[in-house]
Amino acid sequence: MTATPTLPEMCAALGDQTRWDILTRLGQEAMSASALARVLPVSRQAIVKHLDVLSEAGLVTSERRGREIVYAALGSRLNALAHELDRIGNAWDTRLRALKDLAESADE
Amino acid sequence: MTATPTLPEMCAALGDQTRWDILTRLGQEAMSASALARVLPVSRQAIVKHLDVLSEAGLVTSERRGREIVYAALGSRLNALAHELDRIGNAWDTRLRALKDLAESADE
DNA sequence: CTGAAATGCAACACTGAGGTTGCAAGTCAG
DNA sequence: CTGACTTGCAACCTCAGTGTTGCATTTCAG
Repeated sequence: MTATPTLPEMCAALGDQTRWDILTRLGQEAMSASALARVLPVSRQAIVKHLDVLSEAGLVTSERRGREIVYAALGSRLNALAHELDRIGNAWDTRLRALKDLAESADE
Repeated sequence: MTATPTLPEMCAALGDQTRWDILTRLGQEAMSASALARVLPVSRQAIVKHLDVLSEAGLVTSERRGREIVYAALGSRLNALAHELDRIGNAWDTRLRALKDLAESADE
């Protein structure tokens, strides 16, 4: 846990196709880095790095299970992000509407 | 318009601090690339590139206004993204719950 | 104990994203 | 018309992200 990841950090973590491939798998079933490497067309080391990024962003949890470490996608963080983005989106549109109204009343 | 931007593309567009700086400004008031360059600590060219990315992602609209091009943040795309992320997040947690239930019934 | 399988660590290569500078080309104001 | 301002285009630089390979280390299975 390195404090709360910032909004750009969260988005950056989700801004990579390979990481979505990983997340999609982990969303279906929890599995280890080695297991993911067997299924995806990248090396285990690459997967580990991606998992680190996803972990930093709080998008996956890890749990040691015997000799392997099993990862699972964590939906709650994604939901929290979604909520925040939604709020921001609404704020923008509100501003836009307000400006548009102002422009109309100022025109002619 | 290059078809609908993919989910990783959208997130990647939002995965940069400078672009959020730009979006925040454009969410408050519409302005040109030159105007943004005056306010933000990066060159106009850098801003233009970012605006291109944001435009590709459908996060900003542009409108020629005399000799300048005025950009504005577009909330609807952000709301759409938020909705999609929310759906995915829920799906993950549902899976997790199902797996956990299964594990519990299988244990001891 | 021994071997197979998993993680951990490190060095390295390559591409592209983000940024800069410089100059040409439109376009409005007076 | 002229000057000031804005956009458009292009070359260039730098570094972090993505990926690789190789080897050491831990850990379970039999």
